[in-house]
Amino acid sequence: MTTIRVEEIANYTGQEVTLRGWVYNRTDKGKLVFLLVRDGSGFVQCVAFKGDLPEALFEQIMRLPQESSVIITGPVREDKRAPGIPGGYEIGVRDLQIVQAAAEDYPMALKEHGPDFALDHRHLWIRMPSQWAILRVRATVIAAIREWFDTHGFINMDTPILTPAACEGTTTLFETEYFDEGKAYLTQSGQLYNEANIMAFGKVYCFGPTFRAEKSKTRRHLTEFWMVEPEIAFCDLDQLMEIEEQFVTHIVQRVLRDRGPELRSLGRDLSKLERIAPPFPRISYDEAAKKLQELYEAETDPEKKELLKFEWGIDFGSPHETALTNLYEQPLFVYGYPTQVKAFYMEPWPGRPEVCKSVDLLAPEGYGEIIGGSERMSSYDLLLQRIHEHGLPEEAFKWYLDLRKYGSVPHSGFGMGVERTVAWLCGIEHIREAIPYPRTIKRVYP
RNA sequence: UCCUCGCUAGCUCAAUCGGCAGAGCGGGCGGCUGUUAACCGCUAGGUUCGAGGUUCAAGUCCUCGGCGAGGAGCCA
Repeated sequence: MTTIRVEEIANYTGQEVTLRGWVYNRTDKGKLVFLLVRDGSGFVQCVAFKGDLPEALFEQIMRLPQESSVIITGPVREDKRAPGIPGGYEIGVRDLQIVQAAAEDYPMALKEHGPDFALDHRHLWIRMPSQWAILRVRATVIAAIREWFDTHGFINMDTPILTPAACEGTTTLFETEYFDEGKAYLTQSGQLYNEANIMAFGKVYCFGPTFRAEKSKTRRHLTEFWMVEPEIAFCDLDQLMEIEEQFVTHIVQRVLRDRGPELRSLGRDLSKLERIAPPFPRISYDEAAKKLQELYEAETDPEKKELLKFEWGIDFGSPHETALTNLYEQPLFVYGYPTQVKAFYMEPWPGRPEVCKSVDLLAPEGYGEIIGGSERMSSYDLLLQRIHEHGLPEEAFKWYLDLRKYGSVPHSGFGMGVERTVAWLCGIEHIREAIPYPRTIKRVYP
C-alpha cells in the first residue's frame, strides 16, 4: 500500500492509497460522513459510506472529534465537488485507524477569531488553512532567496547574533549580560560584518533573525524578524538596483510556480504578482517629493491630507509610501534620500552632500518598504568624520574603519525583510501572520 | 511616548432613553447518502475585565486601574 501526501494526490487517481493525518472538519449526513483531512502537505476530503464499512467503525467515524489523528486507506477519486487544497480529489474510506481521538474541547472553531485569542493559540492556529498556506509561502520565499544567491556567486556568511554595539546607533537594542565583558546586544543587522566579508569573498549574504526593541505597534512591525542582507564588492547604486529587481522577480516567480494553490486559497489576485518583471520604475527622492506635493494638493479629505503633509528633508511615513506606490503596478525604487534621515555609512551623492546613495524598494498595493539598501562609504576620512558626527564610539568601529584602510573598494548592499515580503505576496493584512511565532511589543507567548 | 477604539457564554458578537442577560458558531443528544465554516430539532453553558462611585435600578453613566487592537513616530 502506498502512503501518499495530499499535494501529490493527482498522481494516484484510481489507486488504493494510505493517508496519515488529522481530521480538520467532519460533516456527517446520516449514512454518509465527510472528513476533511490535512496531512501537512494539503487538505483532502475523505468520504465514508455506512454500507461500505463495519457498523462499529462507521459509528466511530461519525463521532470522530475535530483534530483526531488518523490513518486512512482507500481509493483516490477525481471529483470536482471535493473541497481541499489543492482540491478536486477525494479518498473513499475503506479502512480508518484512529491514532488518537482528540479531546472534545479543541478551542479553534472553524471561523474568524480575534487577534488576541488567535495569537494565544498560535500553536493550534497554524493548523488552519490560511495560516498553513502563509507559512508554506514563507518557506518557499526563504528557499527562493537562498536559491538565487547561491546560484549568482554569493557566499553565505553567518554574522553574529550577539554583538558588542549598535550597527546604526539610532535604533533601540535588546540588551543582555555577557559574562565579564559587560553588555552584549541582539543584532539588528549583519551589514557591517558583511562589509568585512566581501573583502574576503567578493559577494556574500547573511540570513537570520534580527531584533529591534522599537516600540512600534503597527501591522508592519515585529520585534524579531528575519532579514536577508547581501553585500557586493565593486558595485555601485545602479548595479545594486539591477540586482534587487532580478532577485525580487525570482522570488515572485518561484512562489507563483510552487505555491499557486496556497495563494489561491488565500484569495490572492495572482495577476498582480504575475506582472512583476524588471525593470522596476526608479524615481529619485526629489521626484518623489514633487509627486507627494501634487498628491497633497489633490487630496480633498482633510484627514488624509494631513497625513500626506510633506516637506523636503523628512523621511517618508507610511501614508507617503502608500500614496507613492499606488501610482505604480511594479515595485518602486526610490533613491537618493537626504543624508540626514539615513545611516552614517552611506556614500554621499557626488556634488550633493545633502543627499546619499541610498535606495529603498517599496512593494505595490500599499505594502511599503521591503528593501533598504545603499552604496557604502569607501573613504576612511569621511567615515571617521561621520562616526564622530553621529556620536558613535570610535573604538568600537576600529575594525570597521580598517576595511577602508586595506583595499577599500566601492561596494553596496541591502536588507530585505522576509515577513514584509511574505505579507505582500500573500496579500495579508498583518505581518504577524507571516512568521510562525510572532514576537511583538506585547507578546512573547507561545 | 502620543492619538483613537474595544473588553458581555469556549469563540464571534447583540442588548433601543439606565429597566428580566441574547443569538450564531463550538459542546452534548437526535435526524438526514454529496456536504463545502452543511442543514433541521432539542439541550447545557454567564463574577458583563477589576476596584470604587451616582441611581429605586448599571453591561449601559462617572473616576481610577488592567488588558488588547488600529494608527503616528521609528523602521525591514
